[in-house]
Amino acid sequence: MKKSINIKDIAKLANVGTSTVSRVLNNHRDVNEETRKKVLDVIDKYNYVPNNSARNLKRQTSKNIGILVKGIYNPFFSKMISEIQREIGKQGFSTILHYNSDNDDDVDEAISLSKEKKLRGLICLGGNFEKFDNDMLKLMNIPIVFCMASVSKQLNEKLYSSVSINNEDAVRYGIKKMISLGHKKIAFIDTFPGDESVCRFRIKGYIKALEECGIEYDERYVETGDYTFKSGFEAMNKLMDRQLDITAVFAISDIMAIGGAKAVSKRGYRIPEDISIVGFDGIDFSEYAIPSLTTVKQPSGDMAMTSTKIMFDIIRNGNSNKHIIFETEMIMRESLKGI
Amino acid sequence: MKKSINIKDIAKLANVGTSTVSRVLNNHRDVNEETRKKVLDVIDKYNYVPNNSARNLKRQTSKNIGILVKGIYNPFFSKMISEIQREIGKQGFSTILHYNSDNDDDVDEAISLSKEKKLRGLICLGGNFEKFDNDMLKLMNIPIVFCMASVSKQLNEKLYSSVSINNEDAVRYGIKKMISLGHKKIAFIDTFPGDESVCRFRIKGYIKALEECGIEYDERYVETGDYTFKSGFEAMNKLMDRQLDITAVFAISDIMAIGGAKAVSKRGYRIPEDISIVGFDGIDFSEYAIPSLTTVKQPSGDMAMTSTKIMFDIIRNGNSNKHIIFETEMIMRESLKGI
DNA sequence: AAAATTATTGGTAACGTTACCAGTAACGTT
DNA sequence: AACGTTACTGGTAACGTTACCAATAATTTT
Repeated sequence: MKKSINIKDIAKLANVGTSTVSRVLNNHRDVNEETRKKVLDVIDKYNYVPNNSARNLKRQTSKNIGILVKGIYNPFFSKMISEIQREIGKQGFSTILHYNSDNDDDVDEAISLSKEKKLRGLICLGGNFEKFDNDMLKLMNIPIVFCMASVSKQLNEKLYSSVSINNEDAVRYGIKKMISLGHKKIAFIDTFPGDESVCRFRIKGYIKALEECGIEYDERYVETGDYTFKSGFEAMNKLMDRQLDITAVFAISDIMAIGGAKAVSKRGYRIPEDISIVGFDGIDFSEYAIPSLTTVKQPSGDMAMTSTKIMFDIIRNGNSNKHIIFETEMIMRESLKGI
Repeated sequence: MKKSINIKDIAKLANVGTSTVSRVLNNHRDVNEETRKKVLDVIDKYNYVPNNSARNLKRQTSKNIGILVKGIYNPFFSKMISEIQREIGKQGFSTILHYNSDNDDDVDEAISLSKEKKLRGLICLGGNFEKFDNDMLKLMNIPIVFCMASVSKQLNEKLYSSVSINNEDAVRYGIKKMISLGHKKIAFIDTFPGDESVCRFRIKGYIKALEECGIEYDERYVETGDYTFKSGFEAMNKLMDRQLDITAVFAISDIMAIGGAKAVSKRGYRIPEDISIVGFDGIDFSEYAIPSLTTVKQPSGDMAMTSTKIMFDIIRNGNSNKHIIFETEMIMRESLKGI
């Protein structure tokens, strides 16, 4: 790697001191307009860009924000990531993107990432971050926002921020709505066993809603998937194989709901005349599915924006941590109808 | 920001020289097993993580790979980004993610990004990078891979790599297939005017196919969209308003095809009995749409993997630039049928 | 036994930047 | 005339790491 042009070279070429060049670079006042221009000309001419490593080393800080995406791949997050990145970029910061598999070492990885990259903040998106503990948060000593993520109950709320929804209530409301439309035999496509993300609270809402309406919970009505179309398709097939006279299905993700719909349709049943289907998330696609999908919508755009806003409020204004719970909305479309 | 523990502190605590700690950190041989252990213990005890800025400054390099995503937001890319990031992570590198809007300053931004972050490589994904010129590539002096992207024809092929498909032929083949099934009045949902991405080659394939089959090209059969469900929906409505007795539609993205399908279905027409629909991209969802969508599939996973592979072959083994054109495949599903 | 080699270690000058300090010149105020 | 003040400028010591050099001790070869 050949030595690239540095601030001293620029200083020499512009016949000024390095400090002056530095002042120009950092938009300090106290530099003569003429000098500034002279320096800028040289900088421009030689395509000089300050060395970020040296800068960060000296400043003992960076302009990096980490995004840590956890757990299985979920297309739902992609859009949020791009929105978060865009906002971070707008604020003049860089985004360090890191996907984390379901391993145990996410705590170490997060700490390393934050220290190595001198992160100024960390946004943890989706899935399960239950291994994070108070000591770890203190050690990192940067604002951390958990968005749509589950964390340990031991965690001191003052040490982190969160942006979430009430998963249990959201599902409970949805199931009750279905019951109010006359459905009694409602199947449930859940997350796969072992998934410790926020989604595991959703089945609680299902069970609670049934209870509250005097319908007995029967685990034969529950199947699991891994957030893919395929798994939704397969789960639905298993449910139908059981001959339970299901009139409706609730899937904890739109993707799986659509997979399930395909299975229903493939067997020659009509949606919603024979079987109603309700999803969760409110992805764009749900509106354009045929039939359009009734779904419990998470305001993902707002949640993404709020996460970054909270982050920069802490970084810039020293605000304290916040915990925000967004409202979900059940969007009624064609795939759900009463009996 | 309080001063964090550094290599000298570790050295002192372990009763060794800084060089020895450095050697341990970098897995150099020539360090006694006992000493190594002693140092590692101290490192572990104090949660020491080397300062990346200092390291990069000294090494005059980094382990950063940039991903530059260009143009309008496309959910199709999200999956590719996560795949690329995963592979980069596996190689022990970090990912700097940068979305770029359709502004003019992408060249400057790319140069700044690469210099500031001391990028070791850059993957440009999607859209139009026609403003990149030879001087700029030489200036960056790092491997650049354009994936599914269009670049200026002036660009010296030895200075960059590319991973792409033959957009014109892919569409041409698709349209011809439709014609062979008896379709004559085939509408086309194109990219919006001004979009200079690779997609603009697709309409050429449409026109060529018509020509080769003796069907006259009529621009009333063409509408445009911006890759959203909504725009596909609206484009299809406009096309149907024109009363052209269309029997089939080809959309240059699955998302728009699905939007279009919704418009068709909403007007009470059946797919494919009344109108056939063909998409482009081969997103997961196309398989689970109802009816399932016939589409021209780009091997996006392979293309993502190949892009990173080419990149690391250059970085690690000094290989030269490559230009790879992947085959597309028309996947026949329910949404297309003969007349 | 002397010499050469090997294994292991520590010291320290960079890397490119910034922040502090000090210095100069020009000008206004007492 | 002496003194502040202002506007600007340059010199230079860090920041934390690594790579080179040199030094030592241990071992092998001659």
